[in-house]
Amino acid sequence: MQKTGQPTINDVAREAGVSKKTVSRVINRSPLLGDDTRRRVEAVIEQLGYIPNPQARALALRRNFLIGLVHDNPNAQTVMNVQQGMLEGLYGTEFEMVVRPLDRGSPRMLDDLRHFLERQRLFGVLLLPPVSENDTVAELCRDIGCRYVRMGSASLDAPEQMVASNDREAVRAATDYLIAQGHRRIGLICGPHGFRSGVERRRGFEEALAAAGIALPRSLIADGNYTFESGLVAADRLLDLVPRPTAIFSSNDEMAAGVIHAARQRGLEIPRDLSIIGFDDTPIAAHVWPPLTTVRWPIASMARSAALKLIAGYEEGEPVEEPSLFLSTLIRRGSVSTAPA
Amino acid sequence: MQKTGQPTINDVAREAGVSKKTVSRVINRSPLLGDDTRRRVEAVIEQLGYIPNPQARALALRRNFLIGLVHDNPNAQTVMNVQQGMLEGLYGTEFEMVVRPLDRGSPRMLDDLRHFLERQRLFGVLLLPPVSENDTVAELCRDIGCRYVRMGSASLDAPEQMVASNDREAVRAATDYLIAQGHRRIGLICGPHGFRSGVERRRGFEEALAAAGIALPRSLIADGNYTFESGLVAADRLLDLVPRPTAIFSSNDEMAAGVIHAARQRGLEIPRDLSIIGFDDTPIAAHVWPPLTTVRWPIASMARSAALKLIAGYEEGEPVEEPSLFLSTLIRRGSVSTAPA
DNA sequence: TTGTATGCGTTATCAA
DNA sequence: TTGATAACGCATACAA
Repeated sequence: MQKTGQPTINDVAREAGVSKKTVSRVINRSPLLGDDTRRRVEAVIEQLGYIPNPQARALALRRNFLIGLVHDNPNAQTVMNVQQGMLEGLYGTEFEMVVRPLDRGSPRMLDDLRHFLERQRLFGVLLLPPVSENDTVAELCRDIGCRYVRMGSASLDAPEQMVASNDREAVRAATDYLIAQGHRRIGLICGPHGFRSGVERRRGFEEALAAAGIALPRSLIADGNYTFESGLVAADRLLDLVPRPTAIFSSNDEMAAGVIHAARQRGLEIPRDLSIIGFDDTPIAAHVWPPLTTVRWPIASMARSAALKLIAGYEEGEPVEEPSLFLSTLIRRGSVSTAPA
Repeated sequence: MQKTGQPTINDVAREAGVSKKTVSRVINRSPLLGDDTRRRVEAVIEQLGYIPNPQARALALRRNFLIGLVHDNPNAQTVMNVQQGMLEGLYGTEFEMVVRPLDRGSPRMLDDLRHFLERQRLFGVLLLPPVSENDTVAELCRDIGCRYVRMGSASLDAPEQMVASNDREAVRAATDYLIAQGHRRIGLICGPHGFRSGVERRRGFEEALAAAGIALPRSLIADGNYTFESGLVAADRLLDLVPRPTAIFSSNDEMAAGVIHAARQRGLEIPRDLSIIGFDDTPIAAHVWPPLTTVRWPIASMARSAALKLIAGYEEGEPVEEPSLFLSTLIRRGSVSTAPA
């Protein structure tokens, strides 16, 4: 035993009467190892309560047992859900999660990331949108030799390093639902420029209208940037139109909350005078009034799966095949009604 | 240069014509070092782009350059704000943040934490409420030799390892404000049992009423657990009272959102029929309708300060004295009016 | 003020 | 199948 109180591989080796290397083989489940030797060493490990030192392993392997969460996502709830999912996937393993926000727009963003990955020698990183949509970043990871999985609203990479949601189809289905309720003048509030999710959701919306043969004048499309305030502003513009849209699809819940706000300010009752559908299904969706009909985006599951992909092959048990495509589903609550006659 | 491409301390030593140890002294800013030697080594470091390997340092120092965020806090927004604040404090240093949620209530919670701290040999941890209120946990950190700072609603430890907010005074002030608006029948929705914040906020409320000579029947106090749903339930009970309270103080915003919900469901208009004050000033407060008057809890600043305390003495520059007490302030928005005559 | 030898706890190499 | 020995990159004790 050392003075630190933690038993080391040497203690185990001495106690078991074998060499360090043999203990190391047991730890790393080397196939070429006598069964009785293995059992003997395992018994000593158990008895001593020995745990391999991650720092020493990191030094020897030139690789840390840390999984990074790299993001420049502005939405707190999204990031939290992702963290929860990741930690779920990492639970019970030797991996820990380190969080690294990035400053999108900073010219040094890429250098910062390279620095981070190289210095910490991360085992792998989960890339969150929108930075996950940046091919240069993925390339950087490959260069450095850092595993990565990208999360996004469309398939941008090989299945091993991608978890994607079907935003386009989901929004198309949501819009179909509005159309089925009799709505014909439907406004759209877009996501920010440079977000693939924004593009996909918009396309889904447009496809649904086109398929139903409904014209979509440019005036019914409003810009947004996923914030409450931008939803408020966009809704104000849309609700000023004559005739007014009878329904609005907002590319996320936060903006949808802004729409509700704007509608109420001008005395409109939801859903009687205006139907609204959001996207994400964050807690805010259930807590506004009326509760928001929205598309549930399964980011926690996606993040969990991404974490499992990142550590695939380094943990015991069968390497379960993790899916790469996750389906978003419509959650019907109280913010949609049939169109006024 | 090694095959990894990263220059090591040996490369620097060779290039500068000094020993490794001298380079090491430069890195660690040892005082006993010739000025010209230092400059020469620094020049080589700069030229080679040398960065000390954190894994090797961790092994040699038996201490990692990781700051842990240990929490069992159920509120996503709170955790996010804390993370943001921590990262702000850590920005530009060699420290990284690793996040570690704890399962409160699990009997193995303490063992899990000990395992985590010992294995990873964290440099320090920030303890979030409610786990930060657990003295056994703080003791564990001391035993292991892991720095810690506790965050909480009251001073529970020495200033070096504490960042506290003045919840009691803040709630007292908020309640005073309601009283000044003419309210006399004021309901209270408490925080969950076992949360010091709940206790402090309740005391602040009670003190304000007592100071104003207003009776506080037990029926006006409702239990809650900081969730929207619990706020809904509590509000339903309070609003059933005859006569009805004209104002409600909710121990956090999330529950206050539930109160608004409940009030609207029974046709009450806010603030005309019911005034509400929350606590936290999370985004939800500004986004409900009407915008919620609430107490701003400066957790991001607290977390930033905590991070700086944790790494105090290990970074260049003067060790700035960080405060230990943070003031919460009342944010007046639209959910309070004068009491009905 | 600077250098040498050694330790930190693990894995990799290569021989037995 | 196992073991001796050398990395891994940096820090500390002790000399010089």
